[in-house]
Amino acid sequence: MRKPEDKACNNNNSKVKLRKGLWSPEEDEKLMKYMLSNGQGCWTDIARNAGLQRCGKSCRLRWINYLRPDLKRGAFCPQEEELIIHLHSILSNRWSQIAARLPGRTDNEIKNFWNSTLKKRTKTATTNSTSSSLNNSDSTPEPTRDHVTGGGTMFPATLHENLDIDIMAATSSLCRDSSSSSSSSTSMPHPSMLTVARFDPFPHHQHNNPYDMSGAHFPFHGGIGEGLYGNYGILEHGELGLCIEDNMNIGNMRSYDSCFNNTDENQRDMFGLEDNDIHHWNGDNLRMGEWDFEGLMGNLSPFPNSLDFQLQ
DNA sequence: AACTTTGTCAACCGCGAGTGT
DNA sequence: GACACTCGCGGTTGACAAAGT
Repeated sequence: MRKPEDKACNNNNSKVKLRKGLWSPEEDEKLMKYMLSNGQGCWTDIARNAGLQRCGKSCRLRWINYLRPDLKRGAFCPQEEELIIHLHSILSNRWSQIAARLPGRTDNEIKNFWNSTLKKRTKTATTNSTSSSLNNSDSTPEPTRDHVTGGGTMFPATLHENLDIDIMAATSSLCRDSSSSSSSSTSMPHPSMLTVARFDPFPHHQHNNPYDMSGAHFPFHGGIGEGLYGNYGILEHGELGLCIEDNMNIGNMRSYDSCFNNTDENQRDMFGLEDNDIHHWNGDNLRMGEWDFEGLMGNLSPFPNSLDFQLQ
């Protein structure tokens, strides 16, 4: 059973009993009208001024998850599914951050979709591929939270946790900043603005695994609101790299062993990178803590809008 | 047809962070 | 610093519908 009303929804300066539960069409209409004519503000005031016997929190939720005009309706398309899986492998349950990269979708929607559909699907895929290729433990954990062994390489368990930084958010910001000053959103951006923050939790096998993003296109193009299916290039297995803006030095980051390796010479040339910009090391000793975040943050400073980095 | 199980989704809940007084 | 308030997030719940028995 649910507990008594949330204190935030039980405004003590109001004696009116606040409604809970499903929203009626009339309530929706009131809120919609108010929001369209007055815009967003203090939700408590909105609830009151719109004549709703709801707490502000409830109004906010209703607006964000249901009434907002820019919401996309209907089922998730395969590209969205793939993107959710991909983003979840990096961001874990940071639904709001995942949602920010899926225009028109809400965190709640994505969370529900993950919990009801994708979770099982990916788990099944993991179970199948794991049982067929590995003599592993009987647990079939989610790839975001576990070490995956194979071919003698152990990949760090949880990229996002070890990084403690929202690379994807930074990516969006940087791309947004760049695109805002670029003349065309469809042209190939300068390669050095390319940002990659992905990893393949199954670096040496399981190619039909949904997490296997090998060969996937970089999902960055213009940041929030412009879709995320830009085609900036293709990486090979197990790559992890980060290149930020023209005037930023990739030397702030250290790359996973195959990133811009010799076979990627063309790619490196395209990015205008020098050998000493890139630090290689053996994947065996990979430690995310070796990323130089101070330097990165320092380099980010010219971009005031890039502060949706989340250091935690 | 009646009942049970399972899946989906809207909404609630509690918490932490931020802000103003 | 303490307090009140708001906002946003992620986990969880419960209502409902569909599928299964």
